[in-house]
Amino acid sequence: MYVTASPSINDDFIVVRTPQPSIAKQTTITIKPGKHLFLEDDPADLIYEVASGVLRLTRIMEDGRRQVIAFGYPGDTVGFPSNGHYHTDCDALVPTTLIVHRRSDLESAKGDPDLHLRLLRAALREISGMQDHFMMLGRKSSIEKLASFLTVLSTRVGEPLGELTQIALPMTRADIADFLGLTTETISRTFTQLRKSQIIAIDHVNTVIILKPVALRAIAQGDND
Amino acid sequence: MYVTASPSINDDFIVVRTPQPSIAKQTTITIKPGKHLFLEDDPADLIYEVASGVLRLTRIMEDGRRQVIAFGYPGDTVGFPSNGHYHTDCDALVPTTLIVHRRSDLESAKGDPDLHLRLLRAALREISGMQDHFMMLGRKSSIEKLASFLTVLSTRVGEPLGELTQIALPMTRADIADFLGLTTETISRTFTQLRKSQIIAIDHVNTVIILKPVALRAIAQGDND
DNA sequence: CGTGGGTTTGACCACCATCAATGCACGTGG
DNA sequence: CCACGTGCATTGATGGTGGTCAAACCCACG
Repeated sequence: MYVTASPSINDDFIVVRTPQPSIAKQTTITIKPGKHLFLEDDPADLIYEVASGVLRLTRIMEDGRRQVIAFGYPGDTVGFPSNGHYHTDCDALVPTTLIVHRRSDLESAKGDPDLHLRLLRAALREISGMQDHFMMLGRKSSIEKLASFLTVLSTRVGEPLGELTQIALPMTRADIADFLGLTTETISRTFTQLRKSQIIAIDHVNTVIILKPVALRAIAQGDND
Repeated sequence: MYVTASPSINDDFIVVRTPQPSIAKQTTITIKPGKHLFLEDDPADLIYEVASGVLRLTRIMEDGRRQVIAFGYPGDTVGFPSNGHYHTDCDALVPTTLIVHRRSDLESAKGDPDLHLRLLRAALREISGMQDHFMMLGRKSSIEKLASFLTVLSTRVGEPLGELTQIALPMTRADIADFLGLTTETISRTFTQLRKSQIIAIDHVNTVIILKPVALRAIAQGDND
């Protein structure tokens, strides 16, 4: 069953029109885990800003090989159109709340100029962020990839835990593997390796504590031994 | 020696102000092979549209590992800023002519709205194009990568040669390797493999003729044997 | 308890990297 | 015009990293 991306009332979306005191009213939707926000080649009329939760942007080849393009965390904007269409699938990993913008808010300067600029900046940030990802996919070893991944997550969404930093991982090992261009087995082995060398601790499967952030960062950049 | 990216008269750039009949005047520069247009972390005040020639966008790690982010062909736009800075190096592979735009042409809607929209669309196309590259880097075998690369080049810049299509490769094997996340040796071997299976012919080292476009496309998508 | 999805671990192997030698084209100077 | 040097490409031999296949494990569910 395909899910429409329109912010209409159905099983998958909860639509809320939040009246803003001064400015225009803002539309937000909430999407459940596993539900799709949009699919590749869907006509792209809406752009979404993550308010809370985590999204997963993916592309799939005919034979099933999958690449996770990005994880959408609060503050990220997803759904930038090209030729009027989305070019990835997008679904939620956890209950996720999104601020809905119209494509015209980005493409036309007629409306709210502040919003227009904000969306444009988000697009440019997107381009910039993808470049790091390129380096990771193309030129880093498995341990460098995972260390990079954890380092980025740590600064973006790490929660302080005493002196240390804790990271929640709402995605599966397979998701991380498809993000880094590896397999779940390699991800698992590499986690074990980092754990055994006391650089991280794995509390629950989905909760990592960074014990040696400096060492992790060093590995991420290739300062190996 | 670092090269300024400002369109001023020096050894590296030839500045031409082309008076446009009806609209505003357009500034173009010409840059020689090997010369840098900008470097990573340079303040980004200008955005460039390739009119002719080929650019190379790269990122380099401290230890020298390199990732070619993109090749800039005519019609491509390069130099999208993030936080006011470039985030790749950029140099020319062949003599290249560029149309110069100001960053404000993209970021502000005050000026020429057509130009503004055109640059915005270019940025969105950029995001879209990078997604294919992700799939290539993360999830494809060496032969699939090279076949994908040649297929894209074929449709973008292939020149008809009788019934067939010919592709000029202004970049070295090392450039292709760093674009695809492989080594020069693997690129060379894979070229040989494609040549021996009669899918391509290599006229000069830098000139490839596509003999079986369908087969090449099939390999690119993983329809192997 | 029992089932099942995700994770971990192990054994083995393939693909691609690495190291090294050779080939080839081109430019320069004798 | 040839000898040489240089940079890039090709080819070969070998090894390591990460993939594949398979089994065990661990919880969170019912």
